[in-house]
Amino acid sequence: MNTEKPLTYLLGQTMNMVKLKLLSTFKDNSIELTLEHFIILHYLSEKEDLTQQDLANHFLRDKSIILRQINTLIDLRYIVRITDKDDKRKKNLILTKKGYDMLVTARQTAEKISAELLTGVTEEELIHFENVIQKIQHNTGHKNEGCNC
Amino acid sequence: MNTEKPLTYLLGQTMNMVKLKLLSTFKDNSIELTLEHFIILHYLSEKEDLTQQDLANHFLRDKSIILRQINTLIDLRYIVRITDKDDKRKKNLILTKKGYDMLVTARQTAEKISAELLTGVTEEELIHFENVIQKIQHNTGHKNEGCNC
DNA sequence: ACGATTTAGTTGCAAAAGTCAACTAAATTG
DNA sequence: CAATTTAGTTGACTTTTGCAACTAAATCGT
Repeated sequence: MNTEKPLTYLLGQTMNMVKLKLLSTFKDNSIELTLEHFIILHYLSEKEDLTQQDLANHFLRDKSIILRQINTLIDLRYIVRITDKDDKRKKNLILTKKGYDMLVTARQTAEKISAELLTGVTEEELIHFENVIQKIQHNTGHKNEGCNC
Repeated sequence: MNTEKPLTYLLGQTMNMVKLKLLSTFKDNSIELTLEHFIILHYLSEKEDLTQQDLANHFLRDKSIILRQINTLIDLRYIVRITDKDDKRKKNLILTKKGYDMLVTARQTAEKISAELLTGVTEEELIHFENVIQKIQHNTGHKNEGCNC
């Protein structure tokens, strides 16, 4: 299995272009979210009672980074942090209505951009693409928490 | 064309995992290169007489960021910066022997990791994958300088 | 020809992101 | 119940990034 360009080259370059595109569209639509904030909100909307440690594991980031990002999302009133009733060390992160509304708006924009960037890509190709992405993620050896299997 | 997860989510997450994997392997093999430095060296090895502005355009980064990255690569004696003989504003960036040797070593590691991360991916899937990546890059609207067409 | 504009590179400054170790409080282990 | 582990927090520090201003060289328009 050999690519003419390093995998990091392909992924990094593409990611960067997609990110720039999305952030500029966010700006055009007055959506004041960084990409990381958007992704955190998205993840929080999918799972209940996530803790900061959960996010740190999932996104492979230091927990102090997650903490500070959560802090700014709390300042924006997009989420709240409440102590877990069973384990008082843990803090559950809960999406607020305001946060959800912002997420919906941002997600609409993101989906529009996604669709735009995937024009010319057939359904079959997309399935292959996502399949490869998933295999790569699996091969990194980090346990996939999203599989629920 | 619709993904259940935002495109940025798929790409960003994967990129992050691949990056962590590659950087830790670099460290294990005493390769003192950031991902950006590796990618810049790789690009410089492919084209002659590139300027900093060329790199800034290609990687869609601010030219001051490129300048600083180039500065550290020069400090490491991996590249040299010489004034263009025709246009004294421009500086051509030239890979040194030392830089090339480092690139070869890093590239070997990167290829090993790429192969590892692509285990289980068929040749056909990989072709589809690269095809989709290319279409995405094309759809961002940034002119592709690599096409030479 | 020459003043105005553009381009490539550089610098400084401030904001953001990431690193790392230390610390508190709660839970778990043996 | 003492020792260890876990979740979260804080502080200090470095790196990275983004933006605007600036210099020098080239180009453009008349």
